[in-house]
Amino acid sequence: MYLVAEVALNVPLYRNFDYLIEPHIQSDIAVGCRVAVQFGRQQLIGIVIKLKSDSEFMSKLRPISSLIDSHPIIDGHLISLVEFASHYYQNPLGESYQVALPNLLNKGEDLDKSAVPIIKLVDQNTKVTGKKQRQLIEHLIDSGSTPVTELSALGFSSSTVKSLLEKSIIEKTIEYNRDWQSKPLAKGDKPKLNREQAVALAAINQQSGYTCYLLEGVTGSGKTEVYLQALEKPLQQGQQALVLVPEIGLTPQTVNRFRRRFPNVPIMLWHSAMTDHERLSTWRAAQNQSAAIVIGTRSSVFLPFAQLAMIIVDEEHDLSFKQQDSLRYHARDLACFRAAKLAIPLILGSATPSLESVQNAKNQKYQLLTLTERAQTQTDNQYVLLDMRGQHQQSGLAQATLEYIKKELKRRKQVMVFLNRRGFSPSLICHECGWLSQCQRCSANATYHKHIRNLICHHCGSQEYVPTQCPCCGSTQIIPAGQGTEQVAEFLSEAFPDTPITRVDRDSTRKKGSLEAALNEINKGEPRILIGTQMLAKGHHFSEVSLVVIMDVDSGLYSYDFRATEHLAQLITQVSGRAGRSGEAGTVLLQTHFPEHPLLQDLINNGYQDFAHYALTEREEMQLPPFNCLAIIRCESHNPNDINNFLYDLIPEQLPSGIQLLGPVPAALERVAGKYRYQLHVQGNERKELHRYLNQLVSYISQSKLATKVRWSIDIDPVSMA
DNA sequence: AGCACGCCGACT
DNA sequence: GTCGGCGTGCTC
Repeated sequence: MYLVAEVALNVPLYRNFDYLIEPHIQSDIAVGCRVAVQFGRQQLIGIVIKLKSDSEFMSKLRPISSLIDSHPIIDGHLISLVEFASHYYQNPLGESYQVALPNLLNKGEDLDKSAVPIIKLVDQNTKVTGKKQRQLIEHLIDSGSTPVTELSALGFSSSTVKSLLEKSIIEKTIEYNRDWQSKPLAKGDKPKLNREQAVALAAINQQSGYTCYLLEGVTGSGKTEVYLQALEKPLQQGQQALVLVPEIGLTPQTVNRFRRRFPNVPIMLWHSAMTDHERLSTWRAAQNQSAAIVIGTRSSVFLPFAQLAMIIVDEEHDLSFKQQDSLRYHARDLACFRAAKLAIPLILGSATPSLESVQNAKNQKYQLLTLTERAQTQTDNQYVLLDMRGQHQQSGLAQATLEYIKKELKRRKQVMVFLNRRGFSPSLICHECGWLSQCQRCSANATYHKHIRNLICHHCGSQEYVPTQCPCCGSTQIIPAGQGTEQVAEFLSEAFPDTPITRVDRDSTRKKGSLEAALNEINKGEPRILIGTQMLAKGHHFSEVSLVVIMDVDSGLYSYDFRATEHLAQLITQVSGRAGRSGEAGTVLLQTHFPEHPLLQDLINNGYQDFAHYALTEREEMQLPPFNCLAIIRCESHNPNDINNFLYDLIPEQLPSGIQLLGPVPAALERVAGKYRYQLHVQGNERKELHRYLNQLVSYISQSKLATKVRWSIDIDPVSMA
């Protein structure tokens, strides 16, 4: 007989709270149920994580106000996943559940009531005349059922749906079909695998149980095809799969490719643009097995699959898999935990795997599968290291670069120029006294945006008008210093007045649909110059681009973040995958002042794999991850003294062996939005030791009085030092 | 994190 | 006299 329930509540406290179970709910309450409880003066919703007969706090216990679920909403496996995440990333359990569960469930919404309706075919025999109606019926024969919210994306209007509903050919319901599990797997057309792909697929199919495969395949080598064919085995057995993709990777093209291949298998989505109701709908579908595959971003790693049989992480090196606030988890690493626990295969795919994964493959924790052959239409690109020293340059482009561009445009090709800085110029400078436009509230420059005549701080968002006179000396000679995409676009349109220019960055694509419009224009294939930031570098394929220019290579070579070179190499390799996709070799031009830099030389002469090995030896020499374990304690406050008091107080007289502390050091930007930011780096030779130490440290902090004066957070395995 | 309690300064 | 500033402490 259990009298007490231990409940995880969404409060920033590193402990759970006990409540009394009253007799009338005794028979229904179970671990994994939500309960409403009185907590201080407030009413909160929590998850029952343990049932017990006694409590340390027996005399102060309050009764559970109400039991929300008569059955657990999550199973033991998901509970162990959230518990692991909470412990590994040193985040309070209740807060971790807040991250892991969909919003509506956290708010207490009834699991069964709030589903997005789906439409289902109930009458296959009645003939209809309308072409669209015919198509919708065929779609439903293939897919079984479709959520109403996805219909417009599939090209069906509400009027088509309405007329079929009126004729009772389809019905609207929240009951999903699970009949895909008993039907034979219909497979759309599939290409023949090349030798390497076949080897990879055979390796994956051969084993059962947990294995993590690192599928390292150059752009165009057909990683997705391996995923698709690997999915056949679990699907044939009526089991489910999760496909994790980066934030920008979830394009309609990707989804359509999966849906075309498995036409009678329900494939659902999970991403940030979905509404709360849509998300809950996917959540339920994972749970009741009405979804066979979910393609989702980071947080889909927490979906409650009932029969998960495979996890795929595409572009596993992508930084968007790491959450940067609250529970700072890495979806790839949690996927690894989940796969091991469930004894199912995990496939990590990338053309440019993270050094962590490369190292794991080296020491046999992952099984390496390599794809080096590109499809016939692909050829290796030619790299050009353009020595910028002494070069005459305009808006950051060397004369020689302009010649390259001119040549490609003459051949009626497209050119892509990459510069990871938006705005017109990163700052303004006074030509007479050297005054620099700076943000008042951050230790950063204020970026000049010419078209709106504003200075904008990219860190806190504050805006002001461009001064007509220097605030320092009164001079009117205020000039832009450095280049942003806006300036390069302006310059290129003057230099090539007959060529259309498309700029792709956060500013130019702010309006909904404008990115799609730009991509459509580009895909027409006419000669054109594309200039953009990170946005342009990822995920999009432009078949007519024959030249890629990376303007600012050097900022990645000498950075205080030891991962900068890795990210630069990934960027160069990924961007180069955008060039020369229509059968002939493309050119990748790197503007640099350090053409002899060993990293660049290695990367362009020997490729990413070789670079990775070289970079790993460097990491090993410096004892940096993945050769040690790293955590960062971050701290911010308006008052730098409070930060100092807090962080220095954490430094013990003697450290346990195998643990090193570094700092406090100022963050990359010492001040943002008026707040000072400092950090303490905690390094451990062994994961276990580091965790033991961090446990102690966090429990000390959570009791520390000094901690209440600052905002602090802990980041385990950080992917960015900022 | 919320939310209360509590003890000091400037107001209808 | 009270309204309200935010320091301190607690929540099963």
